Amino acid sequence: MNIKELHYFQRLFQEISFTKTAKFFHVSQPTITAAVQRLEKELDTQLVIRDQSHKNLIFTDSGKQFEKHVEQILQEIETAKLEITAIKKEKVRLGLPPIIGSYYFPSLSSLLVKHDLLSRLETHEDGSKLLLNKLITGQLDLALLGSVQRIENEQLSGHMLSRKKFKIIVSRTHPLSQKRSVAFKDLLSEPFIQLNERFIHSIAFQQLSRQTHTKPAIIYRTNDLQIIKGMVANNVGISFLTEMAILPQDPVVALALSDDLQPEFLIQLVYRSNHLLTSVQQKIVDLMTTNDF
Amino acid sequence: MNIKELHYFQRLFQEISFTKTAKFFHVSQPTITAAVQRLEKELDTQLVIRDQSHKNLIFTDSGKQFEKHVEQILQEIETAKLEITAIKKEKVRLGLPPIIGSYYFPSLSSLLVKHDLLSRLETHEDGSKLLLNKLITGQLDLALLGSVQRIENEQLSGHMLSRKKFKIIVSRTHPLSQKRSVAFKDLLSEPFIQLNERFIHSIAFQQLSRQTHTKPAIIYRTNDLQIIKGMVANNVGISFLTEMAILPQDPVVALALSDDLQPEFLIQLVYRSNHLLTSVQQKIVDLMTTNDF
DNA sequence: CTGTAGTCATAAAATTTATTAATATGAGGC
DNA sequence: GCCTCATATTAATAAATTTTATGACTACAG
Repeated sequence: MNIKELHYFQRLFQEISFTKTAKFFHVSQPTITAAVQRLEKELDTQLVIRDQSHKNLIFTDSGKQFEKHVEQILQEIETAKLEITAIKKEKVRLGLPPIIGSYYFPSLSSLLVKHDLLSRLETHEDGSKLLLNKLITGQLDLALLGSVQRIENEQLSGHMLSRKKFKIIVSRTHPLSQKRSVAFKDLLSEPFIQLNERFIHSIAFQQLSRQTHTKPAIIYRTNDLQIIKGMVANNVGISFLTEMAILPQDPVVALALSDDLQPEFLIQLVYRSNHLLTSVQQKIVDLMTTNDF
Repeated sequence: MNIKELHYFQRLFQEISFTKTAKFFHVSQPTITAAVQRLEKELDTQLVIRDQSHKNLIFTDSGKQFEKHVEQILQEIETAKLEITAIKKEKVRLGLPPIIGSYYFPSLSSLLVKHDLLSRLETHEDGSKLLLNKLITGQLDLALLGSVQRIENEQLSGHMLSRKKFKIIVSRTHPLSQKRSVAFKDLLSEPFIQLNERFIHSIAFQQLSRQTHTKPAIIYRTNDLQIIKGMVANNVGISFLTEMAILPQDPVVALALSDDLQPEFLIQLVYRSNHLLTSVQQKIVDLMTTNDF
């Protein structure tokens, strides 16, 4: 069994045509026939039923099942190649969602500079979902992920780096701005300006809504924090953000939530469980997990 | 890249010797040298540092990382072969832990007989942990698993079939036998006879202990239900079992637990997510999930 | 009904790739 | 300096893959 045969087979599964598969790989048609026959011989089973009153190939149960595995195997090879390329370049590919990139990573980066590691880093900003996918497919070595729940995935290992609170943001002239804290259920009649669904803020918000049986109106959604802060400052509405994303110079007031069970913004350092950390990667992981910032 | 090379490489990683690896596969030593060189050329990286003041081979970071992937790939191929063998034999390999095999499966099997499916089944009795492992490595197609928590695993799909209660078992002459139900914390001074750690009963028991801050003494552990029932009948102690495992003819009395939050014995039908169900397997799954017994 | 185009299988030849036997290199031990 | 052990190199050979040429079968148009 060799990888080329697996590629042929996978393509055949998609094309349902020996001829087209052969054309795709710029080889002759009997090459595909022979390759599939070799696979069938090695696995001692029929994978494809040919001709059947002509016009359509049919894959047997074995063939369909085998294709699933082939996909997995080729994916694994792809992952291996990507990782090796990164090792050769001596670059560590770190994934970051935008908020962590803007508000958490900077303090971390000064630490990295001190240890001459920042130059080794290649940061990739993306949404959390995509980052997870890229980790699993070997497109990233490490990722800093924000989530409401601890990441539990057989394929991934994680370290908890930090837990941030969610806060309610109001303008300086808003009646609530005089208070220190507020209960979520008291915000029922407030119009909210929120980060959109791609941010875990919306999950945390939903969770609070459910818990407190309170569903405040969300009058506007955006993925731009500056817009949210601007709208809040102008009393268009109030918002719900991680404390991390609020800077002292922002023209808004942050109130703590007084609810008992409140969601937290968890920042975790994550990598594939069967990713072997190179010495540089290990240094970065150590630095992140042993320091507090 | 072909599979043989990957086998050679994996063995080299274990043996740390080209010569020994060659002997293992009954090939000449240059065969291994050449195979590794081909891999290095294809991946365009050095995998092994040879000779280094002689005596020891060293694998580079790329080499170590690659070996992890090779392991995964070869595992996947093994899984594929096992599954295809099972498909050819037209047998469905169903895993069962002992209690489910003895007390749940029989009622299911009469249903299977009715649809002429029992003959297609090949049951494998084993502990839950081993069953999970066998599912993932393709040694089983389906498994009925008992657990306290829903199975959450990226690689597995599951259907909840049944939820059974845990009960307290006492002899017919025991003072408690007059009661209908009992709170766990009132059992503090009772000596328990328990199934051993391989059964989820011990997890459920621990959970109840923790919840109620009550730690009754366990005076004997065994994996044999008959022994437990016998000892309970003779007033050696009381026990904690799923209702499922208690038959009307057993010389014991089963009491419900009156606690609010009590663990349940969940019976789930589980299979690998990327396992394609054959038509027979699909029939069995449908039968199990649409009937109640 | 016949001719044509399309699909896949087979066989033999051509080509590429993998393996071997023989030998070289290089280090450590004596 | 010589022997041993481990891996690399090389040329020859064996094995595998691919190609070319061809045949069988079917669908479809005329």
